[in-house]
Amino acid sequence: MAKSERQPTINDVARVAGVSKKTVSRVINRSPLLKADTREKVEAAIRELAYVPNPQARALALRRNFLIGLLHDNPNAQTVLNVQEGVLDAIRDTDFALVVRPVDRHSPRMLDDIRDFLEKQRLFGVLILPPVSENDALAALCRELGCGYVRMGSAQLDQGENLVMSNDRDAVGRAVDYLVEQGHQRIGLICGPDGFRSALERREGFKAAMKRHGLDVPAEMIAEGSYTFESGIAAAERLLAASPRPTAIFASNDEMAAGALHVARREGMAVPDDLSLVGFDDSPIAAHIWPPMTTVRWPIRAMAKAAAMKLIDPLEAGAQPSQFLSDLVERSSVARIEGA
Amino acid sequence: MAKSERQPTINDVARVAGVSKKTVSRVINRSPLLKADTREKVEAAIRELAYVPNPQARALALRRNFLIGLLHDNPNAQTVLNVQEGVLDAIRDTDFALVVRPVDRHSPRMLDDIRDFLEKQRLFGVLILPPVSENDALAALCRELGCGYVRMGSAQLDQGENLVMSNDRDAVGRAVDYLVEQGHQRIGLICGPDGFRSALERREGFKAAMKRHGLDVPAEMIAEGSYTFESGIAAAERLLAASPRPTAIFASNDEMAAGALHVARREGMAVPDDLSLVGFDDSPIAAHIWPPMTTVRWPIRAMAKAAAMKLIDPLEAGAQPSQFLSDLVERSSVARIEGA
DNA sequence: TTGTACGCGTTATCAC
DNA sequence: GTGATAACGCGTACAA
Repeated sequence: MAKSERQPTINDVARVAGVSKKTVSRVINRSPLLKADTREKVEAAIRELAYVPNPQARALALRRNFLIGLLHDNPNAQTVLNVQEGVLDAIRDTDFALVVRPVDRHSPRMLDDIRDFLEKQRLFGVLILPPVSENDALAALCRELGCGYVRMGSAQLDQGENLVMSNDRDAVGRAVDYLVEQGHQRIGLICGPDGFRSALERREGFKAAMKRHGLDVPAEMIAEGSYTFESGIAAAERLLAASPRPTAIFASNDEMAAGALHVARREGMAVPDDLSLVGFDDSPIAAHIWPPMTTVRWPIRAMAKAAAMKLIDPLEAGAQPSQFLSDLVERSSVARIEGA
Repeated sequence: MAKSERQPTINDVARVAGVSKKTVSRVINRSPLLKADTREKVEAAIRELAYVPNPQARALALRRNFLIGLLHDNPNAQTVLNVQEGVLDAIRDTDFALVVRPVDRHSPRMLDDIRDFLEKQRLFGVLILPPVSENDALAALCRELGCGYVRMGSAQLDQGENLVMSNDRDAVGRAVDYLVEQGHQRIGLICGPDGFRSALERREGFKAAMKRHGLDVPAEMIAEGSYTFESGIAAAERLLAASPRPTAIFASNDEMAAGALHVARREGMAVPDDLSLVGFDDSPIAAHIWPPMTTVRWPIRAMAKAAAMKLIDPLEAGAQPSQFLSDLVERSSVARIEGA
């Protein structure tokens, strides 16, 4: 009776089923070498007692737990949440759980903090989001601590088993192609901050595509932001102060594109008639502002799912794609213009 | 030498320090009855070996782990992320970690899924966000499983130790006061979906405030949405089809307010000159659309922090406030109008 | 004030 | 195929 207070253990199951606890353990872990009727007996006992294995004890015995960590420095709320959903997609119906760990990439103690965290929690593995995923010292730390890791990024940051990447360079190229098809030639770029690999990839993708079309990218047609709405405002102000003005602006993320829209409106310019705009990310804001914004959609959730599956089952890693393609979602922030 | 492969254990520390492992355990757990030099000796050994206690073993011995869970079914990414930050604020420098668990409140299996999850992970406790926090059966489940819980909500859903609440009724009342001060009398309401406690609270707060001002709320001045941008569009269309039109609309969240803005623009109405708008949540979209939107700011991060602290240290719960006040953040979506 | 012996619930080893 | 028995690393009676 006293037993009814606590959760049933493997011993209780063994007793009820009339077998040893090792046999119960075998049933739980799906050992193939078991007689069918033994297995059924045990499973009946498990059901009867509503037995659930204790993950702490498992973790202790196996010397690894079933927690996968998400290391991120909030690139943007929707992205982080999409990643969480993707990871959940991967670990649904497994024993894994997701633990989140925001970090501060500007803190000098970041690596030490993460070291503490990893040593303490002894995670099964971690998923690292950009921009922290671009930190090679962090990847080295994971290796040193024997903690599995997968980095998400916009370029070839690591070897395949530790990486899931998008091809931002290519995606931006296609956005530029689209703008050019619509007749734009003087196109401004609001790029992301120096030090972000994604910013670099998107900027280079932009330049390469422009060059491919034989178009010029003078210095005053590039302004740097920091991926925030406010920085998008400042960058757009610089771009729109140029003469002649750009007829279109590509912003390296939607927040900054929204900032540019803000400025255009304030300056009395109509979007898209006086100024076309393309963003990047397809975050909710892109669809919810006016006019709805054309942007590049990044398959972040699928990427996160693939990354988590690589972590959980590295042997199947080959089956998981390492590169994901983005696509352009056309809305209403781009207008066709007649050649200058 | 073989030892150098594995993490040092409490036994290693004891050996190096020349004490028993119980003494080391006492040092770790800050037992007060220890001689100072013993403590120092042990601490030196800990540093020397870079010893970190194994949380799995602790969890097993203590029969509870150091994981706190976040249960949510939230359409708003920023809210969820703010909550995560708040929880992190609370558990910083503790051994706790945060595990997230999105749920689907429309799934008939939701409770079973959560039961599996809680039985499996044996969390220290869970934090439950609205709207799932309004599910009493879920709270009962937590009690049944002996899992600590704190619900976040907009009303008195539970007893103090299991609840952190905002006062939405009051907050909406103050938003209405503000609108009335600006001369508005015909004010429309876009309320949230039936079944959400927050929707109810905000709707009742609206009605009560209007009544207090002696203002009428005819049926055509209330439209229901589902907290999404698109539903805000549909609701605003209904409101704006009435005659006379409202001069102001209060929407129960920012997404729907953004939808209303969308409709106004499409109908050729200027905001705020032809139509004033007030939202709720102060999500990023409120500040990033044009015009920047006046809205009610909900101190979600502080609430989440308080909730997590209640979970971690219920004894100190009395010190943690259970009710948080929202405030109005004035931006540019409300204009003063002359009396009709 | 400190140490010994054992329990926590699981998996692994190796016999049978 | 199955079962004793020993890990896994830490906390706690209870003894010293």
